[in-house]
Amino acid sequence: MSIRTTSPAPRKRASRRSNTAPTIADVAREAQCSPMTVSRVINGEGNVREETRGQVQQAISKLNYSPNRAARSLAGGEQLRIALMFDNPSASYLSEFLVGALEEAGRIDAHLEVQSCESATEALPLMRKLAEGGISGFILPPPLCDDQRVLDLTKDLGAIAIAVGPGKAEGSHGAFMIDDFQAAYDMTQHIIGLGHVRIGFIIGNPEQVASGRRLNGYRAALEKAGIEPSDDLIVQGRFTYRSGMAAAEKLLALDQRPTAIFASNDDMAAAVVAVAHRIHLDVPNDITVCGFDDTAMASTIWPELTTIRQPIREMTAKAVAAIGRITRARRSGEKPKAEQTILPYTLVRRESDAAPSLAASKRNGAG
Amino acid sequence: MSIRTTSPAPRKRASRRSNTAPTIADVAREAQCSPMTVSRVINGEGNVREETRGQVQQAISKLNYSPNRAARSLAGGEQLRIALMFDNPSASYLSEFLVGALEEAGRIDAHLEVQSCESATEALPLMRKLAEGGISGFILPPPLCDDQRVLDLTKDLGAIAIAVGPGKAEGSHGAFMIDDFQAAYDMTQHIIGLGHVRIGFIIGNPEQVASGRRLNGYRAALEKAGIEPSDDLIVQGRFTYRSGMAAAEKLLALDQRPTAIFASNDDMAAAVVAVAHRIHLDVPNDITVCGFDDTAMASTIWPELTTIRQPIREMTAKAVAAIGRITRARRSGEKPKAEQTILPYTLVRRESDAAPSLAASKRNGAG
DNA sequence: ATGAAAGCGCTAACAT
DNA sequence: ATGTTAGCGCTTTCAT
Repeated sequence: MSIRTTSPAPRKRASRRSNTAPTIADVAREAQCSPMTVSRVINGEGNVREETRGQVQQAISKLNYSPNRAARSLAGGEQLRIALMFDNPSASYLSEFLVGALEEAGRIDAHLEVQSCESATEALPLMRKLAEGGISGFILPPPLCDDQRVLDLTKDLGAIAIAVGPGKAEGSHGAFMIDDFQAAYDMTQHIIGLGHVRIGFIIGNPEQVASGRRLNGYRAALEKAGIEPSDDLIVQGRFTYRSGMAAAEKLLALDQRPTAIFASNDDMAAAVVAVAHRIHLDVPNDITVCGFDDTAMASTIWPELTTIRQPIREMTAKAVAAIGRITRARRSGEKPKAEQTILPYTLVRRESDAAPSLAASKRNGAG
Repeated sequence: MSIRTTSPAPRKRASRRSNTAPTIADVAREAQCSPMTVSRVINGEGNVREETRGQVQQAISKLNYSPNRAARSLAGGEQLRIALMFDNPSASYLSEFLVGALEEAGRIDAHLEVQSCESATEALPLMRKLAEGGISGFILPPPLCDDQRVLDLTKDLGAIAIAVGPGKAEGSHGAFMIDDFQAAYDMTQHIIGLGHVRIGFIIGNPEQVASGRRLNGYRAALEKAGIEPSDDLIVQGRFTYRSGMAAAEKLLALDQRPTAIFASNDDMAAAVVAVAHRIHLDVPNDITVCGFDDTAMASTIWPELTTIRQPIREMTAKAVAAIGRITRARRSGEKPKAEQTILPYTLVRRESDAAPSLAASKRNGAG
C-alpha cells in the first residue's frame, strides 16, 4: 500500500454545470444550514425547528429553487414507473386518459410507459414482461379491468393495479370510477321528467361490468316512476356504432316505438341519431336520444348529445398518484390495501332531448 | 493540513441499492473493460475498437442491462423538457399525438409537459412562461403552427419549435408533415378513377394552411383528368361537423348534384354521410363520400370512410426526437437549421366509395 | 483507443 | 435537531 505524504496538487477542473439553476447547496448556504436540513424541509420531514424551516423556505423562494428530479430519483434509489395499458382505445377516451396521466406524472416525477394491445389475452404476456422489468404499477382502463385473467395476473405478480372505471373482482385492486348505476338512474329519471314513458335502452358490451350497472340504473328509475318495464324496449348492444345502429333499427321498428332512447354510450347514441334521421325522425322533437361518457362524438355530431360526463382525466390522474402513494408505502414496509373511490359525474344536457311530441304521446296513449 | 499516514478503517456501509438492476460497472466487469468504454458503446461514440464494442454489446445483452435514466440526465448535466401544446384538440388527433410523443420521450428520456389552451392567443403567454422556465422546445400541432404570432414568439424566445403538420412561415421552424397537396390529388384521382365526374369538395378551415393545399390537390387532379372545375362544387367548410352538414346540404341541393363528395377531413365527411342518409341517398351506391385524416370518426361510423391516413404518431415521435437532437447540437455550439420532413401518407380504402350508379351517370350525362 | 478521477444534485445511513 | 459522509449510476474531463 502506497501512502503519499504529500497530497497531489488538485487540478482545477472546469465545473460541469452548464445551467446555473440553484442547487440544494446554494439554498443551504443562503439559509446558513446544511444541505441535509434543506432536504428535510423539502421533503416535509420532521425533526426541523420551525425557525430553521422558515429560513430554509425563505431561501428557497428567494433563490427560486426547485429540486432536480434526476438527482432525486437517483439518490432515492428507485424510480416510479407506471404502465398505462390500453386495449380498444376509443380515441376520445384515450386522450383524456393520457392527458390526466401525463399531468400527474409530471407532478410526482413518475415515468410513464404506454402499452397498447389488441386484447386482454395479448396484454397478459406484456404485463408479465413489464412487471419483470420493474414496473411499479399498472393502470387499467376498461375493458382490461373487466378481465379476470388480467386482474389475477397482477395479483400473482404482486404488482399494483389501479382500474380507471369499474372492474371485476372489486376489492382486489384499487379503482377510480363513477357510480354507473346512479348515473344511469339519473339520466333515466331526467328523461322521465321530460314526460317520456316509452323509453328504449341499449345495453353495452355484456363483458364489461359497467354495462350491467347502467342497465340496472335504468331499470330502477323506471320502477321508481311506476313505469312498467318492457323487454321490447331493452336491446343488447356492444358499445360500437354498428351495434347501436342494429339496436336502433329494432327499437324504431316497434309498433309502439319509444319516444326516447337511452344508449349506454355515445357511439351507440350517435348511431341511434343516424338511424332516426334516416326515417325522418327529428331529434329531439320526434325522439329523444341520450348517451353516456361524453366522448368527443357527443359534441361533434348534430344535434349534440345529452350525456353523462365521466371525469376521466381526473380519474387517471388520481390513479397515477395512488400508484405513487402505494409504492412509497410498500417501500416503507406497509401493506396498503386496495381502495375503490367513487368520483362525481355530471349529466351534460345538450340538444338531443326534449319532451315527447303531442302526436307521439297520443299515439302511445291510444295504442 | 493534516496528513494521515494510516487509512481510517472504512466502515462497512449497507449498500443503498435496493433493486439489483445491473449497472454500467457490471457490464464493464463482464466485458473486461472500463465503465467508460461501456458508456462509449452505449452512446454510439467513436473511438472504440469493433472487437471491444462487440464484447460490450454481448455483456449488455447477457446482463439485460439498460441504462439508468436518472443517472444519465444527472451526469449529462441537463434535462430535456418538451412542451406539447395543443389548442382545439380533436380527441382522435390528440391521442395519437400523445402516444407518439410518449413513446419517443420514453426512449430518449425527455420530460413531457402537456399544455392545453383554448386559442393561440391564450397560448402566447403560456409559451413565454414555459420558455422562461427552461423548456427545451415546443411541439406545435395545427392550428397553433398556423398562427404567425406563435411562430414569431418561438423565434423571439430563441426556442426550438417543431410543427406536426404544415404551418405558416415554413423554414423558420422544423416540421413533420405529409404532402397534403399530393394526398388530396391522389384521393381525387382515386374518385375519378371510379368513374366520377361531378365531384364536390368541401374546404377546411381557411386559416389552416393544410386547407389550401388540399383544395389545390383536388383542383390539380381535376384539371389533369380534363374535368372542367365548377365553382358550384366547391364549398367552404371549417373542419367541423356542423360546417360539413351545411356544405353537404348545399352540394346535395344542386340541380346536378355531385356523385361524389371529398371533404377535407373526416368530421365533415361524416356529416356528409348523415345528410345523404337523411335524403335517402345510399352511401356509396348513390353517392361516394371520402374524408381526410383517418381519425376515429372514419372507422366508427357506418359506412366506414375511405380517407387519407396521416402517420400522426410517427410524426410526433419524430418531432420529439428532433428536439432532442437539436438541443444537443445547440449545446455543442452548433446552429442547426430548421428542416421540414415529408412523411408518407396512405389512402385507406373502406366502404364509402364506389363507382357512380348508372342512373346518376345518365342524369348527369343528359343534363 | 482506453481508462482514472471527479463530479452531477440529492438522500440514506450514520454520527453528534 | 442538525451535520457528515458516502454513495446512487452515469458522463465529462483529462491522462495515457
